Amino acid sequence: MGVRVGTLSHQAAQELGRRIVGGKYLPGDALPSEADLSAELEVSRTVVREALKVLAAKGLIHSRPRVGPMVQPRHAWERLDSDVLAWSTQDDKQLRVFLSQLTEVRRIVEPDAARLAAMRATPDELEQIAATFAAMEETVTDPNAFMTRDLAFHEAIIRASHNDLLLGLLLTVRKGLVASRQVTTGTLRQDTPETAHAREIALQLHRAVLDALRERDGQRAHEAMVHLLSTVHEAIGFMLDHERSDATR
Amino acid sequence: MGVRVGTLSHQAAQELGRRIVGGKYLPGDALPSEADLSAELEVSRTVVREALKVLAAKGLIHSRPRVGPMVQPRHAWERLDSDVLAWSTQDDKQLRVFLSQLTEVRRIVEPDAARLAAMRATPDELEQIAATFAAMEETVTDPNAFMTRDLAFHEAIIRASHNDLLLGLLLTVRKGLVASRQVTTGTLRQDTPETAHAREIALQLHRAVLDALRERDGQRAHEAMVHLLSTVHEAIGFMLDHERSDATR
DNA sequence: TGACATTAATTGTCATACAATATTATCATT
DNA sequence: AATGATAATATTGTATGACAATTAATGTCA
Repeated sequence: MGVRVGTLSHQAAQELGRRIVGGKYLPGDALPSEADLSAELEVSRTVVREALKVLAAKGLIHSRPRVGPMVQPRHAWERLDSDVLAWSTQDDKQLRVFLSQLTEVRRIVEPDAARLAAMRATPDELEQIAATFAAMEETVTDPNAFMTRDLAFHEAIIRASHNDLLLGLLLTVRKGLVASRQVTTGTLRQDTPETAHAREIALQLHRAVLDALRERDGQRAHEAMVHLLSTVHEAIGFMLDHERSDATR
Repeated sequence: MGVRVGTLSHQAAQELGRRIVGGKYLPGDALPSEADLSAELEVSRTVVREALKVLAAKGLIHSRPRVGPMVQPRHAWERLDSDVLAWSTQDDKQLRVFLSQLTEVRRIVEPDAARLAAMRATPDELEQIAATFAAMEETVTDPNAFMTRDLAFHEAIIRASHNDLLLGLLLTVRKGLVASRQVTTGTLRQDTPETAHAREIALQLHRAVLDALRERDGQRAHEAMVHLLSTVHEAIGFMLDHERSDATR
């Protein structure tokens, strides 16, 4: 166990949040009372209450007098909250399922986002996108930096689609990702000749998207993005077992 | 002003949350100290702290000793949190922009979700979808009930797509919607011969989706859903001015 | 049996005190 | 005068104790 950091109420919220999302307390169950939790976690009731308030804010629990803190049904959870997302991808298997579903969503959303961006991007935003692409070109030798700027490129496009919901989806998912990364820290991928080559390819595909956007050609931007995502999907060598994620009812 | 309900800390969180999202405190600003808020809102510091904890949980603020509670930059906000979503759609204009963007997202996401559902739905889930369709048929005369079951139909399909991210997106957005509804209460639409007819049409279009799913024809399910959403989009007579939502930087 | 009052467990709120933390001001040193 | 250490100070973080408000469970009476 690593050294715990942050305030006590933060630690308590993390601990209890993980327990709930991890299934140690099931929906419909009552958590121990504030007094009992206070005893168990060896913190004051004040701290326990503030932790529970955080969990309630994320829809995980609801406290009522006399009955105590109850785990809410899953449909009440703020599933896209970055903490909930991170707690949902604690072990390796869950994380891989999440990543798999994430790429699926990206392949659904981003091509259309690119189409919208082609129609709606302001000159300023176009320049922004071009700038992030230039940044990618510069760091083609550094895998980590490249990944970061890759993400920035896609974010800039979604931003230019002028749809806050899409943007929100990206931002939350990204936050959940880095949060779960911090758990799985061990940098994931190492650089090989193949991955280096893959980045060169990726660069060309990104350029195609950028060019289409510049010419305000929505259809071509859409196609280029489809192409890009499919290629990246394969190129990364997504060795997921593609196991079915049993639906959460 | 309606009669305020719920616990004091809940009320305080709502009040402060609305202030922040509404722009009364800007990102980078410091809120009044806990002591000052306690005085202003006329509640104990305990209550203020628990309210602030809720806002911190949603990424709106961050408190540090000696400096106080600071409004976080917007990219740190949990924009898809149902409360944040509701606070973001307080006035009519914001709500209409949100609804417009929501239909846009639906038209992007749901056709592909239908395609996935055609491939992945379990027999049980197919039955579920059929059941919600039957429920729609029964309540074709009641606008409100129809709308509810319409939503259930789409939710069942997304569920059957076996992608938790898509499901999460739908669920959060729906929660935000009902939450903002409670503000804008005044049932939105009234029944006219036209809208009644529109429901008949909608029924047929839904049936087409269902049939395609039953035959596991992903392509047709996709097309049927596109058709459905476009028609609904027009039929509802979406009289939005289609005003540009200025990008939130 | 069923309506109604009582009890008891638990959360909700308040007040107070002090510890921990981080900013700001002060002061000594060069 | 610039710099770095040090102290003062404002604010949040935590603990404790008390009581009010809420509500599930229980018991009582018609």
